[in-house]
Amino acid sequence: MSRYEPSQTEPKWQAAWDAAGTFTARRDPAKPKYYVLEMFPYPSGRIHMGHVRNYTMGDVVARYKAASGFSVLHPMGWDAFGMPAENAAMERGGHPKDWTYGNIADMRAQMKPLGLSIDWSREFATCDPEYYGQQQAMFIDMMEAGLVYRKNAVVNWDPVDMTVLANEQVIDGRGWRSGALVERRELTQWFFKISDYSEELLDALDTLKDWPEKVRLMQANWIGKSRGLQFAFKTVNAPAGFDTLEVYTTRPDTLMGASFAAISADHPLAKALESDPKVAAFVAECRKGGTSAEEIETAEKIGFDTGIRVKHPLDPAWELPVWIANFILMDYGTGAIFGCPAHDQRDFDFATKYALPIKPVFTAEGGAEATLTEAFVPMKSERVRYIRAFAGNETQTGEEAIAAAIAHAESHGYGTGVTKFRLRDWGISRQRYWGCPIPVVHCATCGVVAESKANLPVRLPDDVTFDIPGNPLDRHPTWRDCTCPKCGAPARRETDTMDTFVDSSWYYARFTAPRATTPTVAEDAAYWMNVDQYIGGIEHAILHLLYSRFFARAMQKTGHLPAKAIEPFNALFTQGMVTHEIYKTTDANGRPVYHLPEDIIRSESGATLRNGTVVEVIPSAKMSKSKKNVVDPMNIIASFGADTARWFVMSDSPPERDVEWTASGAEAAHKHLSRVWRIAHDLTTADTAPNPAEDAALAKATAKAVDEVTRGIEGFAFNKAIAKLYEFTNTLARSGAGAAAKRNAMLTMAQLMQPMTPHLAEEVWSTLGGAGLVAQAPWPKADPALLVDDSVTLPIQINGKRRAEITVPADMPATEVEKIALADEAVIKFLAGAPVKKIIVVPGRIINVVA
RNA sequence: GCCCGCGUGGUGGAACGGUAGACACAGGGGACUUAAAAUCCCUAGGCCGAAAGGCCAUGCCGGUUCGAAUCCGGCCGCGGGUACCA
Repeated sequence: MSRYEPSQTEPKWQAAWDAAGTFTARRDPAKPKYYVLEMFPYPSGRIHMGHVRNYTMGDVVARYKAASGFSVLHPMGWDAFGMPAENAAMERGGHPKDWTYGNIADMRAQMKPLGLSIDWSREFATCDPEYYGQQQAMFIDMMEAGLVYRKNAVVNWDPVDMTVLANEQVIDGRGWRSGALVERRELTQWFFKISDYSEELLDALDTLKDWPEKVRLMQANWIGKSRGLQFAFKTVNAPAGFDTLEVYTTRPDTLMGASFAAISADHPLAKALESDPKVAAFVAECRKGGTSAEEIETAEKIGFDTGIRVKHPLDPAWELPVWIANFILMDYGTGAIFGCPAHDQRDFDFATKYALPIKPVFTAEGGAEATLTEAFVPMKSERVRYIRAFAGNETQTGEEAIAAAIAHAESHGYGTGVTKFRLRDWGISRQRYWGCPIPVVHCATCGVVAESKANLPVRLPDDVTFDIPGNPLDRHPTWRDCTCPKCGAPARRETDTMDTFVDSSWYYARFTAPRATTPTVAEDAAYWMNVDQYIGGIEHAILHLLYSRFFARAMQKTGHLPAKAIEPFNALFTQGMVTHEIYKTTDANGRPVYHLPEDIIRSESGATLRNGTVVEVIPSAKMSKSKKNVVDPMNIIASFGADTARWFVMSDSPPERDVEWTASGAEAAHKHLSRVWRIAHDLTTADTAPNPAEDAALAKATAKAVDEVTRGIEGFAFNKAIAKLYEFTNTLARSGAGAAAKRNAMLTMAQLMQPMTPHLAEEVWSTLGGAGLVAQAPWPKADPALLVDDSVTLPIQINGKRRAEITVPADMPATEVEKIALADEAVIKFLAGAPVKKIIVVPGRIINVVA
């Protein structure tokens, strides 16, 4: 063979790795462990370039760590429950189970050719009863630990599909599938008490040093801690049972600027007033429309004066009207507020619309009271002058005033300081079939009872149909029938299944003992946890990662994880997308038409279709089927090999940024790998005699390549590691060193390329007589002596502008360097006799002469 | 609105406060070849210049510094997150 032919070599090396059990993770007490994990995929059936990039990154880390002497765990599984399987069943028949396992088989077959160093013996899917059964066991443990409860919650209900919709599934107030107007319904739902951990989940973010700052910030905002005052207004003219109205405020210092109280349309008081048809109509108006961001944003503030009044806590003679307002949320604070229009823009808008008083409480530090045209909302840390103060100094910061106001309320007994969190409990009930059944039974005498663990897993029934809407579990003739684990009487099963985020909240722990008959095994979890490096998309910055952090805590509380795993992911890396141009034309009706990359002819002047139609090229968009800009990894592997795909997605762009897929870039990657192969191949027969000077120079270049590639990988700068490998290839190709020295350099090259292009590395390694598999060879070390240069070239600046350079021995003292610099011809010329005021010598870096 | 992040050649991107543009793509020129492909070599930020060389350049304006793409302040633009959160 005299050409680089990945289609032949790649399967060969994959078989060799399998035969040698190279990637089987083993608990080895003699070695440090390293657990690298990429977010597992949803089995859609096709891998895409994003998967290739994600898994290649993890693979580079895994292979590098294995070579560096770690016992590596690098597993793969499938996030296999969820709606698409049911949708497929509804659209084209078949069973979600068959669809899912078929897709898994397809995707596994597409992933294996990538040559990832995955321990496939640990593979599982979350829809395996062996997995979700253990999840049910943990659910029961969590019930016992007080982390699970039921309550009524308002949900988006699709009356046609007869299902609950997530907020994202409601589009313009309609169900995304059925197009039916979504209703808001109250259902009894299961919840995890994640709010028990609000404070801890927030505080512990500070310990996650190797997480992106951005993700920690997003989580902190999501948890949303606030400190404020909760107090009760005494009411006037309110219905029975509503003698007081509890409100919460983060700005108690503005109490003297109150001009109204407002309650949510879902507030119990509003419901109590609904017998009045005008109230009922207004409340119905408020409930209309979805909960989506755009709708809320564009909704106008509307209110309804209930006629009820409340007494100001600091002045019983002062009464405020109580309004029902559409911008008050029931599930934050108490669902009721007092409005201070002068210092809150929403209140200001509301007060302006309904002609309510606007009284400033404070002004800018040197300012005077004036009529406001908008709310005055300075930073809480800013000092302001209080003109309607009741606590603290006249001039103080907002923070000081808030603390003083809380202290005042507490000492006078009309309110208490309260810390609230935005984070709400995690509602996990889904009225769907393809999810983990909640292992609970409803008994007429015992009530809601956890299923006996001996009866786990509660399996999904196979004989279900999707020809009619609703939850197949609800209408199954026998599945719901069971006996109460407590009293033995006939009972009915819970038919809700769990949110699929539950499945992905502990899979990382399951990988440490994937076949165990308990959720985890103490010794395995103790050895393998935590995940040392977690890699995935930024889109999971909040929910998945927060739920996983909660689950690690819940699993610790229920004895399934050791204390050290309380934060399950030591380091997190969020990689960018793979993007591609979009090719667009417009049809006769002005609608956009998109074209596949393979149908496009690129030329200097632009792009056209085969028939010559000019195509608009939209650069760098996320790959999506509808835009037809998807590049199928399988086509790339078929034409260039897996190593080319791997090499390309790792080169050029920093891993955290998006990478633009270009055909020319892919070809260039392939050309380079061919070149490396050819150089290695030519070296097998080369017999150039040693050349001491050139051999030494090559050894130095090799050491530098080792150093820089190692640092590139360690620092997640794979693009820089690859740039160095390009450079090293150029150096090697042009080197005048002897054949033996070049072969040595090429063996090191194989080792350095192994994490990125493992098949080619093996081919080069074996061609040049490397021992065993390069995948099992220890990572090369750079001789520190070779990293130091004997002489250095120093640029000379005159007044900060580069004017000359000199080459001096690296260890020359600064005073000597100064002398040589000042004696330099160009320096003398540029100084033109001007006296030297100062000279700065940065050893090994630069000389700056100030004249 | 608020909170992050980012603005560097035709393009993707390099650059502990120290030679801006590594490496790659696209481009230009050449060698080899009957020809093409492949390969190899050279060139390549802009402007002026025959050249030597000079001047200008990291979104814009200012500041700190011997020295700023990098640090600070202000502006402009782009991207992401997020919200009637009281």
